[in-house]
Amino acid sequence: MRYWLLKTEPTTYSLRDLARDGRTDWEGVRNYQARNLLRDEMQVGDLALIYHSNATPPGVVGLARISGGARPDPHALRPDSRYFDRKATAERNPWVVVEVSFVEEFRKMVALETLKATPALEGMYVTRRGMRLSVQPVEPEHFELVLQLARS
DNA sequence: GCCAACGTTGGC
DNA sequence: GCCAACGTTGGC
Repeated sequence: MRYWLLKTEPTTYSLRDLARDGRTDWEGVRNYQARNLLRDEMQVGDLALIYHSNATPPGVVGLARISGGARPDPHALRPDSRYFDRKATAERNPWVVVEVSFVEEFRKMVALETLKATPALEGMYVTRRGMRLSVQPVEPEHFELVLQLARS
């Protein structure tokens, strides 16, 4: 079992939206490093911290489970989609989605500020300056500590 | 809204 | 393959 952090802008798709939908395709990842993680490293059953970026404040707001393995991202082929990729074709579509299912909303969000202020979380990608990757692996001990912070 | 950091594109 | 220009991300 591996642990992940998935970024989303709440104005686009929030954890509450996921709670309402129950599950959703995590579409629109358009970075090759993130794509490789979705496609090659994620496994059904893995847990993911859901992180609200471009929010006030930004931070981890809850938990989701990877419930479906990587499939081609249909949004890449739709000209009317915000995630359209003019170079993608049905035969050569480099982008994938995974299915993500709602697990829980933290009673208390763990703000980025808190993550940064916690010395034991220093190694987390999300706390590093300039770290823009929208799909990030999370160390088990970091994952556990974030849960503790959310429940403290 | 600003802008630093970063990834991608495309001319050469 | 280099690298300048450009577009995007995302904290502030």
